[in-house]
Amino acid sequence: MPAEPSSRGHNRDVLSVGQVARRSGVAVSALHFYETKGLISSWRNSGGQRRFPRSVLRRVAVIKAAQRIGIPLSEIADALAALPDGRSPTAADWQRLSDQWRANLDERIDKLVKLRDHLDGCIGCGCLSLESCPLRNPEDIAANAGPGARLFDQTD
Amino acid sequence: MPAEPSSRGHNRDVLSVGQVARRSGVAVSALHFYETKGLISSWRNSGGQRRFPRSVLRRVAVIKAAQRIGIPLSEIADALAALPDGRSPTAADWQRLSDQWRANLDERIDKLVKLRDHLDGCIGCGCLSLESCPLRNPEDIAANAGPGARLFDQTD
DNA sequence: TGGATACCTCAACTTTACTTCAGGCCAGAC
DNA sequence: GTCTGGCCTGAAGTAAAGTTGAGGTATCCA
Repeated sequence: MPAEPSSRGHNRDVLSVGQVARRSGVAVSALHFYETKGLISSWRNSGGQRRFPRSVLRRVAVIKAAQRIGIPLSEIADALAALPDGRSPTAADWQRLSDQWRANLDERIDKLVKLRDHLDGCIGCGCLSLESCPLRNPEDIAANAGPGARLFDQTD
Repeated sequence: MPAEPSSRGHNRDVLSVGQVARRSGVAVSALHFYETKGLISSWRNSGGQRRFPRSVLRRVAVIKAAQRIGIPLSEIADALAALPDGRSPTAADWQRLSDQWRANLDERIDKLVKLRDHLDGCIGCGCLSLESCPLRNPEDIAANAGPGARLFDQTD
């Protein structure tokens, strides 16, 4: 077993990129990528290799959780950037993220449920071929029902 | 008002690509794209311009509905290709598609709901930093609980 | 018979989230 | 001290789902 910082003796709170990759289940290339996007950060050792604090594992875990929800990396980056600057994030900080993303998740679920409710009636029957179907013609719904009442988003 | 086949006189059941675009809310370029992917098809008039049967509108509507559900175009193409060859699709044909996609939709909703159920407990608390959290470590769940019991898909 | 649109093809560009590759430098075990 | 495997950078490739642009043709209405 070669080149493994902290495999015995060094600093157990400092991880190489490969160690982070193994422990987080995220590829090294993806970690590089996240770093270029500002989602995580590292310092370099004397040889120019990345070194991460152990806390990066939680950060990566949060990133992955957010991705499963369907949040794009750019938004995850924004959310993470809003974490406190000096101190390390507390449970309350993470909770704020969770709340934020939970709302997003609720919304997505809600949209899919509404879509489901209309799917059977709309594709199977003849209404899809006419302008009056909510499944077919989201714009009309929006136009007729005013703001806040639209069933489906164009941006969906 | 220029170049508009069937705007008066010709064949009301035959549409130009621009007419399809206006009636379906899909850009001309997207219709071209769909055609290259085999999702829709057309014949050409003497001048080489695309002509569509009116039925393409329903097809496009179904494509859009499926996309809102989250089905990739390749799968939509497969599903549409499975429609009867000679005759035009009946309500029962569309119903089969609807059933198929509804199952997919149910599954997606289910996954998101499970994710939601774990989000509060997992990001907010300390468990995310340890190997035992289902939100953090889906692989472990899969490994420990055997097939069929995993909470989250890697491919999600 | 024009002129204004609409339409044609093909290639290249866009975004998101990465992966893969080439060429070359570290780190640690023996 | 050397060798194997880890790590580095930067560029290019991938997939999905289209959009945009260039250069040229069709249609239609007056």
